[in-house]
Amino acid sequence: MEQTYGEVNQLGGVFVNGRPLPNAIRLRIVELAQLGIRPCDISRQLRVSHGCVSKILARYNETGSILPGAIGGSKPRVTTPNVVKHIREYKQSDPGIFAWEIRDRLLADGVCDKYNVPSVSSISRILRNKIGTLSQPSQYETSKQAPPQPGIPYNHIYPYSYPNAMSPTGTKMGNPPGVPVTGISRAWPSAHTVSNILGIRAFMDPAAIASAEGYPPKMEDWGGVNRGTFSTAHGVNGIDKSAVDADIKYPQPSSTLSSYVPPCAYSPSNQYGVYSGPAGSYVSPAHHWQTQSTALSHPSSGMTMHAGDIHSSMAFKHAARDGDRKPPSPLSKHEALNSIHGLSLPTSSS
DNA sequence: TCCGTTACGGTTGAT
DNA sequence: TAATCAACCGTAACG
Repeated sequence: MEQTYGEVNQLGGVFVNGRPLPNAIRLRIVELAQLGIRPCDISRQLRVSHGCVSKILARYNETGSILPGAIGGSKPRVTTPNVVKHIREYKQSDPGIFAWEIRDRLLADGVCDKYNVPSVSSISRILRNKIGTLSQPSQYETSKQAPPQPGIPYNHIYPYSYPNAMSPTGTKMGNPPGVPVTGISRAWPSAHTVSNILGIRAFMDPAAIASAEGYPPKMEDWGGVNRGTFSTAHGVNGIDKSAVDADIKYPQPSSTLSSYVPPCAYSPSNQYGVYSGPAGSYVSPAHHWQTQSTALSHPSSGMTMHAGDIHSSMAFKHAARDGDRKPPSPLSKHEALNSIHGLSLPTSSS
């Protein structure tokens, strides 16, 4: 199988179509922005399209997360066993009931809420496929255990269930803008608050996340961080496959990014966008970015990021533009980022 | 020149 | 097991 990894955009940067940018680059975009670098400069510097920079920054501003959303998967099912059971009951008590009436009753009875009530067509399908034939107990009741509670929120079903408590930054947690949070936790997969992501727990104890949060590690998240815990550059997951394949992924052309996204960053095991090795490993030791790298170490993780890999490029031009630049983002976020990372962002804008 | 928005072609993962 | 679907992605182009 031919291995082709990445395309080159107009700026000369390498990207993998359909896949998120590496977290390190996303992080860098946010950090540069917080240092007051203009998006257009960030775009040029990192060789990422400005639309992408804009999107990432917008997402960050909105959610506090630098991470991409959860890719793939399906919406949680709304036709839970409990819902089916209720539909059956409605139908049995009133064989002439219409699907839309059932839908209304599901809402009225609190079996569902407006976010997870099945569509009329779904109800019709249920009536046809699961109930039409009868009055015998459905497969659900007999074969499945612990049916969800009435009015169950999505995240009870959705594998990425994510307690609100995990949103220390007050992020939206996936609630669509403008959609009121009506008591239910409609948490879409978003482990993406900066504190969670960059941090704090996931960094050190994926097991804790998995067990306590019911949040299975996903490649979309800081898989490399979690899994590898920045322990080794190549032996991620004990598989050296990364070392085998990775060198083809995201090959940055010779440029300032060439070392920033080294081959090993994209091991098959952790997919694109996730850095498997020590944070510092995504910067070539010899790379000029890694200049005076003050180590950016994450507290208690033992993880060390080289400030240089994140910040040395700052020197590129912002010093000269301090005057006419938009004011940096609120300090609070900057501070948050710092504290989250355990990073000390060099404020040396000189 | 900058930047927000969006069409597009792509990947991913649950069903 | 393969197909389908709906989520997401980043780029490129437009205004």
